[in-house]
Amino acid sequence: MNKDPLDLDAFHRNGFERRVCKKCGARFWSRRERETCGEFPCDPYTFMDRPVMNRSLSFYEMMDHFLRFFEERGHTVINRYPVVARWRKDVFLVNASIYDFQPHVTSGQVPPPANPLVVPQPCIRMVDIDDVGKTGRHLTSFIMLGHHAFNYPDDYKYWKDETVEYSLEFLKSLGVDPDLVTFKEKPWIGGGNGGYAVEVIVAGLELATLVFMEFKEDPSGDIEIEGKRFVPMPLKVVDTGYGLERFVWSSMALPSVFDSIYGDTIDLIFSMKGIKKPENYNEIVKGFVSIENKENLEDELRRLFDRETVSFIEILRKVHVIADHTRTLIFMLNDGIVPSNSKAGYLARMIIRRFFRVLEDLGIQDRMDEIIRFQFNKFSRQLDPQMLPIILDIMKVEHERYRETMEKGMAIVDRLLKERKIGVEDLIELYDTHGIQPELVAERAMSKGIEIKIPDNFRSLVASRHERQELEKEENVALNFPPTEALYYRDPYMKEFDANVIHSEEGIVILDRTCFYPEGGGQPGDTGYLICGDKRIRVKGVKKYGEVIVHSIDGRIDCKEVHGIIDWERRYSLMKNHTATHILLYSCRKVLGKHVWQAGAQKDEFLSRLDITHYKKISREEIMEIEREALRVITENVQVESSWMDRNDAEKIYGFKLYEGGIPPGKVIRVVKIGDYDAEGCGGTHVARTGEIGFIKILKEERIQDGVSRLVFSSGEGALRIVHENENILHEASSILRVSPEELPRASKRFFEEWKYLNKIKERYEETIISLEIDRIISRPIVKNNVKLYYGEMDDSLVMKSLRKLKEKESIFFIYGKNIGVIVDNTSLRILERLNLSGKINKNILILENSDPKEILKAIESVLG
RNA sequence: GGGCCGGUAGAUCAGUUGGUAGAUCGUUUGCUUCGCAAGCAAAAGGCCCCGGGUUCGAAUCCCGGCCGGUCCA
Repeated sequence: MNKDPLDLDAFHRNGFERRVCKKCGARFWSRRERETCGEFPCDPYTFMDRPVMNRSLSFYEMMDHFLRFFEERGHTVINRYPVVARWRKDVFLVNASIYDFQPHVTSGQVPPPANPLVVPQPCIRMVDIDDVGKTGRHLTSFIMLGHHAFNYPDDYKYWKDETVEYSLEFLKSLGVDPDLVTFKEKPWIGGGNGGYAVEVIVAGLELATLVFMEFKEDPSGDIEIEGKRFVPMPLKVVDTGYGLERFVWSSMALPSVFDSIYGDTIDLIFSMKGIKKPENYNEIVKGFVSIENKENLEDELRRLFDRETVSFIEILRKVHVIADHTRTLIFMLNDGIVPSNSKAGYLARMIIRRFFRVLEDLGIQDRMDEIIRFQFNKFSRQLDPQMLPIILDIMKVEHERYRETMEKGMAIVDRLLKERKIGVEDLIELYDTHGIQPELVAERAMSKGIEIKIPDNFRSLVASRHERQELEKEENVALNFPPTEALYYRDPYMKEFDANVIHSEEGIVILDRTCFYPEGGGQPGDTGYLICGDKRIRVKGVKKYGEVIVHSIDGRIDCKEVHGIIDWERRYSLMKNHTATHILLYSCRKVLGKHVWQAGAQKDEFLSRLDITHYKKISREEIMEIEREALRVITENVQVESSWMDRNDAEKIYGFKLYEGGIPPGKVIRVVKIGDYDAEGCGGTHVARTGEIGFIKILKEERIQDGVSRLVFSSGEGALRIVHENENILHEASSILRVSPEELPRASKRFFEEWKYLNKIKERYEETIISLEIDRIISRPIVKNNVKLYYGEMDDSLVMKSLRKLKEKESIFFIYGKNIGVIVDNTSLRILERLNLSGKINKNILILENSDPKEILKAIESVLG
């Protein structure tokens, strides 16, 4: 193993020498003698004053220049991937261009779509969200230009030296003097892999990172990086990331990255606000950018600039946030993220809400559509024009929701302010439960002259309220048996088969081939029988471990050969429901929009369910429209084709819709195609033609999360069963009311109204009865020592209600029913306390349970003397 | 996926040792006024989300479900 992995010929050839940074201690390479590594903050930004490039390229010019540069050097340009990483389970968003190829390609399982390749990949980094607007260079979304080479033992492309040479050559193509370049060394770890990296730094700014991925994490390995242990990987990956925005920035030599990417967006927002850029705009921004790492940024601003300038900078920072956040949310929504209270959808909502707040701060809420349209058009080359109206609609819905949350929250704040002081606990409660930022609470309080302190550790206080959770580990059992031949793929209509027994034990049997479908892709495993001689053995379930299919059975099989029979009716319904799921998903996308993605699905013999992403409640009309569209596909009786395809080819043809149902591993994937309507990667069994399904009926729609709706449906006979059950409900209800089903709405309304009316009458009669009863009781008092004692029996239900009528002064009432009694003491004699009876005392009332009225009466009389 | 909060009149919400369902706004009517704004007086308007349990008795306590909000990963 090379002991000095970054002591490269490429550096020496080009006159670079290794040095150590006096400030940060990092090792770096440079041509000129220097003491610091060149990166901000060890060195200042200088490219704004003295351009380091002799060409000024705009966003797309730079992107094309990069892509062409590498294309000319044997790289294939590939399309960008979505910003939402549907092909990965471990992350929500694409953070870097290499994410496109993790884990399938980097693990060596699947070949890359091209090799070497170059890709302009939009990336989203939510971790930088707090710095956007504070500095001149942080963004939540950016384009990472990556050229990647995948070196297999038998197919070598290029490695570290060439990568460094490319980097220098590319910089030269932009007119960068190699004397200004430093390469800073860095260990690199990510996604279970490791290696070494160099940062490419010019004039203070890190423009690119060249990563050499060559190790795999392994506790028994003898390579140590940052405290973790690694072993070498057969596959060595060149993973580079050139920050497009930073290249544009330094090529244009403008004061901030925002000016070089969002100059026109900034102008647009300024014009909305009627603001003119100050003459010394560049100077101001340069100054503002240069203090970004200062601890007390606000004080520093005030020290450097006059008041007018400071308030201009305050606005500019907000404009930066708008420019940045809109691009991020447009890419997120364009790629099919639906705002939600969970998962990637929550990240979208977070950024959307921050955007709304800043819009409100600037007082341009009503210009939201205009800004989004502008930004969408600006970046439309990597966007889908069909998504713009959907994005605008989603934003409208989200804005309405945001407004409601704020209104409700503020009402709570106002109520609290009236009642008492708002403490830290209240702030946490308001934020965690009602979504109100503490800053907003403080502002509101301030407007009423109350000061509220927000603790510095507010975020961590909120975090401490949430328990951490352990991620479930997937079990990956590899069985040491030859792969089972899957007959259900050869012919999904095969009902019986002969096979040899490979392995047998109590409750389990493995065959050399089977047409029992193993549980997977939301389709349950088949059931049926295995015939062994004259014995019929029940197959209860089937699972797949790797390539081995395992039948779980009742008892044990001793034969060498078996004949298998699957429960065909059950399997056939499952097939119909499975194909129906695909058709339904297509119909939903057609009716609701292209933002609809499958969020989960489960088939069953009768009722199946499909979870889809959608940003509002699906209306009755839409449900019916979805059913109609599905019926159209069924009536057309189109062919359902299943085929095994090369993963890269399939992705090229069908895009990431392939991964609706999950992420299949492997180089080839099975694609199920329904005419020209739908194509998905799917391992399930399907009918041959859509007509076999009969029809699809949606039983109900429920929102399982914000942004995710579940459709419960059935197909074929199951669908008919739903219709029958609905009819039965209707008939049962109408026969109870003795009307025809058509009359049911009217009749039930009448009954309900009448029931309410009768209840009111009943209450009035109760009042009357109570009055009469009390009159009766009052007519025969027992008088002792000038105190009147009234007593009498009533119905249990009236005893408590009679209380309010018992107001006669200087008297005692004892009213009792079968189970309950009550003594009311309207005297000042405190008789209740002297009675020594068990029961509940409330003011002058004693409530008794299960007592003997005669005993109680005696007791009262004795107290009265 | 997990945590927290909520569901009571048309709207916004009160409602504790479980025992008479309330306020404000809105609505309707009457009075005042040339009329309006407003004021005064009165009235109408409640399966207290649904189901089960505990209890003589549940808006209230317990369990389950449905619906909504919010935060976190």
